[in-house]
Parts: sequence; structure tokens; C-alpha cells
Amino acid sequence: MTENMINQTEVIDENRLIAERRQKLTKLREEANPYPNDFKPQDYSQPLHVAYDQFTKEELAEKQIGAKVAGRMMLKRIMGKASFATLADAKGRIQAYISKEKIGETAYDAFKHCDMGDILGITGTLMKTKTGELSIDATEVRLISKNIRPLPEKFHGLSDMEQRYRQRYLDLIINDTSRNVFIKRSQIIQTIREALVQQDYLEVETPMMHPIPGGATAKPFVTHHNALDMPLYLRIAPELYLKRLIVGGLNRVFEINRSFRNEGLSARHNPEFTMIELYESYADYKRMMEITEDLIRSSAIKALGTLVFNYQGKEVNLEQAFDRLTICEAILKYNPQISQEQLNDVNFLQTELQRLTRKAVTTDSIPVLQLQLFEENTEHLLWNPTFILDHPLETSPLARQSDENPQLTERFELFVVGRELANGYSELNDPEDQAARFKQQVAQKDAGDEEAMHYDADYIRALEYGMPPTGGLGIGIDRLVMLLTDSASIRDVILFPHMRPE
RNA sequence: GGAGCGGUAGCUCAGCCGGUAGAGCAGCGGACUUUUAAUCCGUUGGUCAUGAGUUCGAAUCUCAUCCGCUCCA
Repeated sequence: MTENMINQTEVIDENRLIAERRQKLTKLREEANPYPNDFKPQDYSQPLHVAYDQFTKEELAEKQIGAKVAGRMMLKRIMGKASFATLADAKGRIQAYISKEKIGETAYDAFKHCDMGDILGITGTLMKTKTGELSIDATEVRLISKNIRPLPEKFHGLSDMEQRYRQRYLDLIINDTSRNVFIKRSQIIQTIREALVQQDYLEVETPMMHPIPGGATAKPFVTHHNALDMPLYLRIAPELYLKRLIVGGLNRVFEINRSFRNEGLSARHNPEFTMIELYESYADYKRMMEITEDLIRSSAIKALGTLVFNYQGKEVNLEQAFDRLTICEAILKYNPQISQEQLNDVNFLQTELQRLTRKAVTTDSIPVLQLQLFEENTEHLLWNPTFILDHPLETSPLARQSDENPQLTERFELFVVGRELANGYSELNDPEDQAARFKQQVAQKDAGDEEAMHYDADYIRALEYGMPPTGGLGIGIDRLVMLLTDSASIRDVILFPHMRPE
């Protein structure tokens, strides 16, 4: 390999500005280490504001409160023998007043040659400027980490979506709104975790590489285990493993982690996404709806402090009990031109679906046709949270059959802002029924349905030991975070969304 | 997979009925001891996504490709 080729693999891009800073860095190295690790900050910006913004200039001058912070220089204003610099740390920003008089000529010259984006350590005493901004009157300014890549512009920031996704670190440096999304994301997950642990749930981790993909109808990613020389599938859902744990007597379990589906990308789909799934013995889908409401409300309170908020300019209200409608009730409510009689008419359903989708209709099952019609003409209209109940047996191969109507299951999906957010059911725990349903799925797979399920013999064996009646629930964490952070795209709530290579 | 929009300086953008590339910020040099996107003076900086084509001449027109965004499937 030639030297040139090595360079091409190591260096992404270079320009004059970077070259200048590299030279500056080389010079700095002659004097001292430009990347020292002996500066230990003792304060964060935000707590200093909270504690001392209230004091006047004179009070602060009298108190002589010491402060020691470290952060990235985001703004710099040099005015001859004194300067202001704005540092950003993990909790916010604080301004430093740097005067030649206080820190000495050598240090001041060195500071003047610091660049935006450099990480500085500043020691000093708190003061207020004449316009009333809390600042650190510096007695020491140290370069802690040299920046050689210019930051995006201080005012407009970084708006190029591609760069924000590919170089999330830059996005996080520059855009507070983006940083806040991910702080909220963490808080939401923490809230859910705490709420469940408090209710005696056990957090578990089950395999992400499955010999047989299961728990959902979706196309999996395939990988290969070399030593065992066998295919493995990235999980499309943790469901079947979690229910094995219910068989094992861990009566309440949950898992928050990634699943993977080999589908197209969109503003609502990333190939890897985060779900919480939870299972509770002796519970049913009604109990799961209650838990769903509780978890979503607690998350909203934690992230937003309110149950009424805007999503993409339109109000969402979580205050009332979420609507509960069967698939048919929902269609009728949102499509007043359709009658109950028509919903039970195979011909009408097929014609209507064909008209809406302009695709061949492939079933004559009334419940399935009703569901498909719902997906076409009602789903996107469900803005405030609505539980949709009674899914067809054919499309719910892991859900318990309804006691009232053998064509239906005890299942719900929750829709908010026109999107599916959660899915839950009373679990099917009859091993013979489950075996029959798997066989049906395999038949569909053989008929060419790539998303149909495999037959999982060990799962059937587990059920044969006896699984208590159980309620199960899955909530799409990414979509919940989208909702609560007013994010239009799933990429805005995933730190490193999947992108084509540059 | 289809349609629309976009890719120009480190960043944010203008230029696009063809005539050889511009602003603000950042950078560099200078002035300035309480600024707030500091200000003022001076100044550097470009494979106009990539490749072909049309043309005397292409950032601009045509085609293809790549990447992104939005909508649809």
C-alpha cells in the first residue's frame, strides 16, 4: 500500500483552516501538552447560575466565591486587554471574564490564540458584569483539549440534516435542542424502568441473536456463527424468550433494548429500534392497557411536566382515560359514511379496500378485511391516544383467543398522533393452540409470505410445562420519545440513525 | 421501488433565462479593560456532490450516478 493510499483511508477531509490549527497545535506541543489530564473542574455552569444569579454585583464582589469549570469555548469576544469567553459544559453555559491584568501577559496571549471549540479550564471568582451576567473572573485559563476542526457557525449552528445524523457529536455540541432530546430520552427510559421495578418487575436480558426468529411478523437480519457454522437471526422481538421466563416462574419481567427488522428506512422506521416489552402473570390485556396509560403519562410528566402538549403544531391531550374502541367502532366513528352492515359485507370490504389501496385484495376473512380497512382509512386519524381492540385471530398468532368471539383475540394496539405506539395482549398459553397457530404461520411462509413466523418447537415445549395466564405489552420507545420531544423523524431521537455510507 | 426538493468557502446561504463565483459568520493581521451573534479597519479562502454531454464558453442547460430530506408504496 502506498503512503498516499494510507492517507486516504485515515483522513476524511482536510482544509486550510485545519492545516492552520495543526500548525498551531505543533507549536503548542513544544511548550506543553495540549491534551493534559490534570485539570479537575469542581463546578458545573448551571448549578452556579442557580446558586448565584440572585446576587448583585456588589454582593458577589464581597463574597469572593471561587469557581473552577471546564468546557468548550463557544463564543469569544476579545477587547484589547480583556476578553469574554462563553464556555459550554455538560449542564449549560457560563461566561468567563479574562483580563490580562489578572492572568498575566503570557497566559493572556496564549488565550488570545485559543480557538472556538477548544476545551478550556477556567479558575477564578464569581462576578457580575455591568449588564448583570454571572461570570467567572478568571485567575487561570488553561487549554485542556485543542480543537483543530472548526465548529459550525455560532449563530445559525448546524442545520444540514445529513451532517447532524452522521456527526451526531457535532450536533450535540452545537444544537441544544438536539442535546435535550437525548437527555429526555434517557429520562423517559429511566422513568419507565423505575415504575416497573417499583411494581416488582424484574429487568432481564434475553438473546439478541436467535436461532429461530420469532415474536413478531417481520423480516429478520441474518448473520452467521463461524464456530458453530450455523445461521443466526438478529431478533425481531424478545417476546418468546420473555414468555419462557414467565414459564420459569419469573412472574413479572421486562426488557428494554434493541430489536432489528430488515425493512425499508423512513421517518418512522430505523432498522434497529428500541422497544420495551413486559409480561405479567395472572394479568390480561385490560391490565396491560392500564399499565400502558400509566407509563406514558409518567413519561410525559417526567419529560414535559404536563399531560397536554403540542406535537408538530397540534395539541395532544393525555389527561382523559384513553379511548377504547374495537376496530369496527373506530371505523364507524371516523368514517360516518360507512355503515355497520357494510362492515360485515365481504364484497363491500373488498371493493372499498381495492379502491383505497389499488392493490389486489388477498383475503376473504371479514375480521382481517376490517383490520386492513382500519389501517387504510382510520389509523392516521387517531390523534389523541386510542386503544384499538379485538384483532383478528389470523394476524395475532401469539394472542389469546377471545372468549366471546373465536375469530378475534384479546389484543389492543395503541395509536397516538396517527401512529402505532404500543401493542399488547392476553398471551396465548395453550400449547396445542399455539402449535396449531405456528403451523398456520409456516403454511403462510411456504406460500411465500416472508414475514410469517417460524415453528418454534422449544417455545411449544416451554408452554407444555404450563404458562400462567399472562398479559404482555410492547411499547416503541423511539416513537414515544418522538411524541414527547416533538420530533418529526425517528432519526431525531436515535443518536446514530442508520445511514448509507458517505 | 416511485415522485418532488436539495448538495456552491469550515458553517449559514445568495448566484441558476450560459460569459469564467459572492455575502455573513469562522480564520488571519490590526484597534479596543464589562462584551452578549461585541464593534471597527484590512485580508486569506472554492475539484460549485461526481461523471459524461451540448456549447466558442457550464455552478447555471441535458443525461447518468452518489448522498440527503419530504411524500407515496
